[in-house]
Amino acid sequence: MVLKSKIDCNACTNTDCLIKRNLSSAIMQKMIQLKNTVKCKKNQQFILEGAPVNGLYFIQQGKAKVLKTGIYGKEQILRFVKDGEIIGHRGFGIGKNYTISATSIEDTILCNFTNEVLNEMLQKIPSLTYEFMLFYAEELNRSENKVKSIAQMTVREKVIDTILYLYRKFGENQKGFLNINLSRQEIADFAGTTDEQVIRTISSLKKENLLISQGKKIGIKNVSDLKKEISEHNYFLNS
Amino acid sequence: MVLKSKIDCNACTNTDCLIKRNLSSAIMQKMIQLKNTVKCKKNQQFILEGAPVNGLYFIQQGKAKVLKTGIYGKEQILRFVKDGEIIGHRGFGIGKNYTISATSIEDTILCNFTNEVLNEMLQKIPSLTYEFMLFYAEELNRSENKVKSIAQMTVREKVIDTILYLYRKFGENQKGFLNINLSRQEIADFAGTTDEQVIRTISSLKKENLLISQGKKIGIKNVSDLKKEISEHNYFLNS
DNA sequence: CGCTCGCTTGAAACGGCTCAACCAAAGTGG
DNA sequence: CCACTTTGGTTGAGCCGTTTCAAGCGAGCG
Repeated sequence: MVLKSKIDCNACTNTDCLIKRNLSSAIMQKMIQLKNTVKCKKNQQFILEGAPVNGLYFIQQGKAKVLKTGIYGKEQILRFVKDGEIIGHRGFGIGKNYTISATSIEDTILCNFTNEVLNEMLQKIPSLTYEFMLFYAEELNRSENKVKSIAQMTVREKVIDTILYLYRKFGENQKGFLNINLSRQEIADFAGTTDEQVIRTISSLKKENLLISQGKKIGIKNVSDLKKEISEHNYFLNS
Repeated sequence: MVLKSKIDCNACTNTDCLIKRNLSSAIMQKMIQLKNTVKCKKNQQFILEGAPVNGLYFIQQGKAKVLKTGIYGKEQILRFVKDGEIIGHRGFGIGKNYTISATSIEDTILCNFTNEVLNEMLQKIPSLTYEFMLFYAEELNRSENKVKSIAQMTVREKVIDTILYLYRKFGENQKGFLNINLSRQEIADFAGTTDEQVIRTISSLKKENLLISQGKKIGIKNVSDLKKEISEHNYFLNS
C-alpha cells in the first residue's frame, strides 16, 4: 500500500539512516521529494526473490526479516532489520533481480527509492556512495562471521548466538524481555537449525537460569553469562 | 618481501581489476605511483586477523585463500582469490583491525595500497568508490548464498558445490583438471565439513564417473551432471 | 464451543564426526 | 643413494549430535 502522504526525511528521527545523515545538500532535498512511502501490515512480503529490482527500501518504522528461500521451501533468514536500516541490496543497476526476499514481522512503514532516483543520488553525491560502500563492507563482514558460526557452532551455541544478536540489535524492555517477538521457527531459520532444537535449547537455558520466557517473549537473565558460552568462538568478534 | 621494482598498472593485463579499469584520470596515474608491490611465496600469510589494517591488497598474479579462524583453530575459508581480485575488506577507515586472514596458495605477487592512498583515491574518484560499492554488494550476495548453502546442504552437496565454485572461478586446463590444487583439508574448510568427508565424497564421485582425480588434481567429467545434483538448491542462483 | 496454530516433549533413525590404522609420495639426512 | 621421517590421502568402525516423526498440550480465534 503506497501512501500519498510521505514521511518527511527532515522530520525523521532515524539518526542512523544513511539518507537522514546526508540531507544537507540541495540535491538531496530534491531527491527525497521523489521517494515513495509504503505501509506494510505484519507478515507482509514486500520483496520477492527473483523478481525484477524495484529500488531500495529503508525502514522508517517497524521490523522485517531478510531471507533466501532454499530447498523444499526452507527459509534461511539472513538478518533482521529495524528503523533506519536498508533492505534490497543492489537496488540499483539495470535489469537485475532481487536476490533476497523481505517480509515485515510487525506493522512497518517503508521508504522506497526507485532505481532511477537512487542511481542519480549515487552519481551526484559521492559522500553517500562512500557511506553505502561502508555499509556493504560491514554487512559483508557480518555475513562472513555468520558463515563461520553456522559451520562451526553446535545447535546450543547457534541459538545463544542468535539471542545475543537479537539483544544487540533490538535491546530489551523494562521487564527484561527482548524488544522483538519471533516464533521458534524464525529463530531456527536464522540460527540454521530446526524449531524443535530451538525449543529444547531454550527450555534448557531456562532451567539453567540463563533465560526467561513467556510465549514468544524471551529475556536474558545475565548477558555476560550467556556470552561466556560462545566466547571461544569469538576471538576476533566484530559484528 | 616488498619489491622496489613496481608492476606498472598501465602495463598490467588484469582487465577485471578495479584499479586497471579506472586508470584514465590524472589523479589515478599519480596514485598508482604510490602503491607497493609485495612478493609472497606459497603458503605465506600476508594478512593476519586482528592485526591493524595495513591497506588493501590486489592480486597481481597468483592465488590466495581468505579465511577466519574459529574455535580450536579451525579455519573457515570464505573465498579463494585470483589475478585482479581484492583482499582486505575495509582496508580503509582509521584504527580498524583486519577481520580476516589471507594466505597465498601459490607464489603470488600483490599490489598494496596503504590506508592513506586508498582513502585519497576514494575521496577524489567517485566512480572508483561506486565500483567498490558494487564489488562489496556482489560479495555480500555471494556470502549470503554461502550461509544458506552451509546451513542447508548435505556434505555431499557441499563438496559438489565447492568443486563447481572452483570450476567457475579458476576454470580447467587442457587435461580437464581444475586450474587450482587444494588439499582435502582446504576443500573441507571451505565447504564446512571435515577432510575425511571430502575424501569419501570425492571417492564416491569418482566411482560414479562424475569426477576424475590424481592426487590434488581434480577434474569434472561432466559439468551439467554435477550441477544437477545441487539444482534443487539453486532456484535463484546468482553467484 | 470447536478449531487451528504454535509450542513442547519423547523416541527412534540417520548422518556426520572422531578416532585409529594404513598407505603412498615426497622430502630429509646420513 | 638409500633409509628414514613426515605429510597428506584413504578407509573402516563406532559414537554422538541432530533431525525427523509422532503425539499431546495450551492459547487464541472464528
